[in-house]
Amino acid sequence: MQLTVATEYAVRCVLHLAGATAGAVVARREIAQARAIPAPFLAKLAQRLAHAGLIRIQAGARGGYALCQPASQITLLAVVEAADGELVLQPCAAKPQACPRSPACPAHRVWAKARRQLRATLAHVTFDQLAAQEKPPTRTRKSAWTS
Amino acid sequence: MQLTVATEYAVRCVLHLAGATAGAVVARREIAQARAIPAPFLAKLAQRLAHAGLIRIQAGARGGYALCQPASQITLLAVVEAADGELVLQPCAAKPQACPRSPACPAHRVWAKARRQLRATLAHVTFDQLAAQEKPPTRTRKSAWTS
DNA sequence: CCATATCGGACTAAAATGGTCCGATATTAG
DNA sequence: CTAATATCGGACCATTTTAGTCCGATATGG
Ligand code: FES
Ligand code: FES
Repeated sequence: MQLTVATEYAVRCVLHLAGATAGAVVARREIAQARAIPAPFLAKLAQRLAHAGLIRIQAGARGGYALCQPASQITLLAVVEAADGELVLQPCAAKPQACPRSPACPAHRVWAKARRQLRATLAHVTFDQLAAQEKPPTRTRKSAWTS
Repeated sequence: MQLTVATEYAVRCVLHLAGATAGAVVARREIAQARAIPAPFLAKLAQRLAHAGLIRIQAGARGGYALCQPASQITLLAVVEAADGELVLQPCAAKPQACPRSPACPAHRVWAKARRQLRATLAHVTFDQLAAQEKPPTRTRKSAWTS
């Protein structure tokens, strides 16, 4: 339940789908190649995303992945938590029984606040925004992107 | 370099010292017992804190640990990073060479922002504040602390 | 000098992470 | 229908990290 490379892979995957024609099915291999993700690992990851209702998986010939919702509806937080589980940055905050001190510990509320803040930040970013930041290279050709 | 139980142990340890008479040396065993930290593990942890200049370690008979600075000068961030290394929540953000995509990846700036925010939140909390939140039980006896 | 108590580093166990493999199943082309 | 394609879904494995222990060396107080 931490931000790992799996998280980043998931983000890249959804980002790729967000950049494709809406609702189009993209082959796993294509995504893996374009985004530098180990293909078998992407398969596992995709299942988590599908289970969370973010993407649709089409099996069989000409199969692949597609978004279930418009990119503007998918938040970064949703993808992160689909990939790595609920985002919690302190074991103490995760399972209350592991920490009978919580009520007494003044640090507890700080962890909670930090977590809320972090999740809010990620929740405010949607994939249409991210995709838009990625598009320019195709539209504005040869602008000042070289450093 | 993540928030783990070691982080929490470190916080509790410094918190205990902050609650003691300023500059007093407290035995490791006492801290371990009072704060429910495995004593040998605290020893290892204390070395990290000492290395970071947060606490002073007194060896020999009647030895133990003491703060190097007034509690008001010690931030939660300092303790966290002393215990677990620099706080970074994305491997991608940690080592640039591991992620040649960083400049192109729109997620990158979000990770960076989230990290700044998180560190700022922790940096604004000092141990005199935390200690103050913990004191009441001794002063206000038998108030509404029972649920 | 001796008892006490930490140093500091080697060591181990368990969990999480990153990744692979493969039989089963679904879909499409022909 | 059948063959080819491509994912499912879960078992499996290697590496790294985490949590924790142990112990000889060293420092200090009495
Ligand atoms: S003891 Fe659980 S948050 Fe401090
Ligand atoms: S690829 Fe490194 S932050 Fe996205």
